[in-house]
Amino acid sequence: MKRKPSTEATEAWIRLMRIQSRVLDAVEQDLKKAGFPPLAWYGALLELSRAPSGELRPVELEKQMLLPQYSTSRLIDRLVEEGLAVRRECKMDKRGLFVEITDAGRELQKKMWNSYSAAIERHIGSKLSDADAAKLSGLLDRLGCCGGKAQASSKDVASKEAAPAR
Amino acid sequence: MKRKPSTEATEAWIRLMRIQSRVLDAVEQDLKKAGFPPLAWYGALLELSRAPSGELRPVELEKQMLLPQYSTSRLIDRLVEEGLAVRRECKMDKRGLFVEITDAGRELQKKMWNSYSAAIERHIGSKLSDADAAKLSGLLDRLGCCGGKAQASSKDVASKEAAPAR
DNA sequence: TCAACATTGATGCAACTGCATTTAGTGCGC
DNA sequence: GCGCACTAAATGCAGTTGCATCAATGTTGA
Repeated sequence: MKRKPSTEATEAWIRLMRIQSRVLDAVEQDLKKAGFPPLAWYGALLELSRAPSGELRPVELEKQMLLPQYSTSRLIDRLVEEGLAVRRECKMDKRGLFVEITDAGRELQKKMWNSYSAAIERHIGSKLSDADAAKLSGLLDRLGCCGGKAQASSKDVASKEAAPAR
Repeated sequence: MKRKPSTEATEAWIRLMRIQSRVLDAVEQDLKKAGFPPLAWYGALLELSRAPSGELRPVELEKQMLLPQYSTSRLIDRLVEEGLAVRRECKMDKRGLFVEITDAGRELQKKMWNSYSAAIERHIGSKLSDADAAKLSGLLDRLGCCGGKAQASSKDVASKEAAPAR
């Protein structure tokens, strides 16, 4: 056991960590400068707006966004505080509830997409041809699945950002 | 302005965010399970251990690690608390100080590298050929530099991990 | 039917982050 | 030498995270 990684693998690891931070930071800063809330809010609003009647169980949202349970719970708190979503009772399962996006929430989601998509274009699209972007996606995908021996830890993954775009 | 990103660019963005989170989380969990502190500590210990006499000014460390100033200051606090480094007076510039790694610090850095490198191998090396890892590095590098129009924000970049390996 | 167990969502707490400010010291121009 | 702008590092504060745990409800199986 404890096989050592090649220098290529190590370099890829370093790049992955550094560049992702840089790019994420750049995009978040762009959003922030435009007066918008953090990306996680966008992700949640997007998922809600896509859901059949604009509502989801927190537990669904949590799965979509790959966030830990408590994190989802508090994200919902904030959305509700800002009037972007409401909590509704769930009659089928009284342990649970529904979170429903409001009109204000839908509107914010759309407005954020303008800045957000521009930021993606600025920080990714303008630097990579479509072919290269696709190649990058392909390489990254191969890191995502099929654990080496054990399963990758599954909670908490993706503390910010998770189901972001479109 | 506000050109829209291609679907390829958007996909690449999503993958970059999701996969990086997953992989980082997996590696951090591996370290944690082995009883080690967070990766940022490793980065700092590594930089210190590499420095000429095992000591650096916080401001240097900050540049190496791409962390914000206050973050470095508090990271040093923690290292000192744990006896992994000591703060030493700086005679040339009495505003500043030196941070010097201790023997315990050097030892921890080496021990962490065992787990850390194994984690890199498990989560990256074993999933990508060296050639593909190199290709991935190359693509990522192109995202890192030469801002679209303005400069990417430079502070805070890389909140965890920055100059991690080797 | 009821005890044992699982699931949903919230929350108290301690640690950590980002931001703004403070404290201390440097170096320049005059 | 003095004032002033600048740099190095620390810190108070509010907001956020992760962890562990809780209360409420649901499910299952003898």
